Formats: sequence, structure tokens, C-alpha cells
Amino acid sequence: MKDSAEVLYLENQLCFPLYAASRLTTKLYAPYLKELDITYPQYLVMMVLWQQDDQSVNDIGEKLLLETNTLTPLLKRLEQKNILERNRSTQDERSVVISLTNKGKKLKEKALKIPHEIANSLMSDDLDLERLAEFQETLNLLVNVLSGRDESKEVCS
Amino acid sequence: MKDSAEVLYLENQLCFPLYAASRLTTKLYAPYLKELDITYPQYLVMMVLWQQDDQSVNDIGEKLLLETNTLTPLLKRLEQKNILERNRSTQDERSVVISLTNKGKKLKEKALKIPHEIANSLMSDDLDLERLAEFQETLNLLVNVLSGRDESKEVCS
DNA sequence: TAGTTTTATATCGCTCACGATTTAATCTTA
DNA sequence: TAAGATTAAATCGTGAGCGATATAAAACTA
Repeated sequence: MKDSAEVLYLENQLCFPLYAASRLTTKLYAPYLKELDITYPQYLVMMVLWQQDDQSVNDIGEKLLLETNTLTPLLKRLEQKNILERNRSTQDERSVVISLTNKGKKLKEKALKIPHEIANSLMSDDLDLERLAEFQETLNLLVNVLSGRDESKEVCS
Repeated sequence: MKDSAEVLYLENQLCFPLYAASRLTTKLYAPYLKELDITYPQYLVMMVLWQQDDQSVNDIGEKLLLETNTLTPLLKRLEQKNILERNRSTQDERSVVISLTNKGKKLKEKALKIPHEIANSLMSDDLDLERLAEFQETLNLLVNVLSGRDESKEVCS
């Protein structure tokens, strides 16, 4: 018979490997991002801006599920590196519009090779492309459920 | 034809949802852990100690994949809460043995209900038990690959 | 056994993450 | 249009994470 405390064993938990995998993948990016002189959270912000320039702090926050108390100082650091600019919107003085500088736009070229390198690092005998694809799908479902933006529920409202 | 920059889109990445899911699950634990007056990383340390008491900082670090520069201050905080004790080993004066206090041992009873509550929160129409089980398996594989403790490779060495 | 290397922990500095609160601009509505 | 509510950023304080380095004990080795 099983010990009821087994639910508290690390290896029976879902959230610990999630936490560990997140930290380890961030470390995996580190050497590539060091060449761009940015951190992983900064890289996420850059990906949002490379896809669409001139977004407000809130726009970026909604995509990354981050609040302004995290983003504001992070964006200031990127501003100091001359990678982006922060300007109050003229339409709505409450908003701050984030825009890439030329330096920030050029970084995209360097970044283009990173996803492929990372994908290669993740691949192994036990983790093939198919398994990773399904994993990613479940992961996205999980994020949707946890962030309360589960679309399967929204259509019912 | 696809834009080659699509690899840099957030929704095509594996690591962003990993990062987001990890932060979101930590938030999911917050209200339960608030009752125990500990944080999520502190809860992980407690799980390691509930499973086996009297471990060195390194022992704990190996299980959680954390370095002493993270653990030392975290353990000091738990010591201040009278949840555990830190004592230099008499056998090896370099080691610090971490031992639960009575208060720390008692916390386990309160914590026992948490995993079930969390599992319920994660479950949804699209995320059933079976899918979560396979997800957890892949996640563990991923952690093993990333942490370099992939056993499928170790047996070949 | 003296000198070197390794190991365990701690310290430092920086960045992130986030709950709580503040400030200022905009919107609502009576 | 004045008063209250809402919204967008920013600020503050605390607790992680982690690269780099320091310190001291133990293990190794010539």
C-alpha cells in the first residue's frame, strides 16, 4: 500500500519539473543571448517587438503575461543599451510606446539562428520532433488554462 | 511561403510557454502556501526534507538543481522562521546539515492536501489525467536531457 | 608532510518576478 | 462640467536565480 505522503515526493509532482525545465532552458539560451548582450526575458520582449514594433508596455505585458512592475525596469535596461526607445503616446498620455532603434532592429538578424540551435539541443533519442510538438501543444493548453484565457471557455460566455 | 522570421514568433516557440507555465503554476500555489507562510521555492526545499531529513545543502541542491548561492539565503530565511536548523557537520566541517524543527515537521500535515488541490486546478476539458501524465513524462525527460543526467546516455559511458 | 587540488558553502552584484501601492491621465455619469 | 471610477505606468520592498569569486576544510600527491 502506498504512503499517502508520496504525493509530496518531488518525482511525483508536475510543477517541479516545469520549474526546473524553465530554468534549464533559460540557461540553454544564455550563451547565444550573451552574443546579443541581452537576457532571456529581454529576448522575449524583443521577439514581441520584432513581430510588431511600436507597442505599449501593456501590449507587451499581455503577450508575455508580465505586469508593468516587471516590464518597466526591464525596458529601461533595454533603453540604456540603445536597443529601444520609450515615448509617451501623444494620443493617450498614460501610455508609453516602445519602439525599436536601428540597433534593436538589427539584432533580429543575429537572433534568427537561435531557435534552430535550441531545437537541436533539445532533441535527443527519447525526445523526437513529434513528441516535442505534442508537448508544445499541451504546454500551450496549460498556459491557456492557467492564464484564464482558455478559448474553449470564452466562446461559451 | 513562410516568412523565415516566423521562428522568432512567440507562438512558435517551445520555451516561452514553458517559462509562462512555470510562473503561472507558481502563482497557483501561492494562496495555499500563504497558509503555510512559505514561498514556492521554499516549499520545494521542504518537500525534499519531508522525504528525508538531515541533508546537506548540496544534497538539496542536487535534487532541486539549485546552487548554494540560491539555497544558502533561502535556507537562512527558513531558519529564521524556525522551520529548520543549519548545523555544520562534525564529520566534515565543510558541510552544513539541514534539519527540520518540530514546526517544520508539522507543516507536512498541512501541505498534504495541496497536491490534490493543484491537480484539480490543472484539470480541464482539454487537459485530462491521461494527457497530464504523458506531459509529466515528457517534462521529466526534458529535465534529464537539459540537466545532463540523461540516463539513456549514462549507461553507454 | 608540505604543497596542490578539490569540495562545500558563502558572498557579491545584477536581473527578474510580483504583491501592494502611488501617480497621473482618461473615461463615465450624474 | 464636476466627482468618482477606471486605466497605464511607475515605484517600493522582498525573494528568488545565477555568474563570478572567496573562504575554509578535506583530499590528494609528490
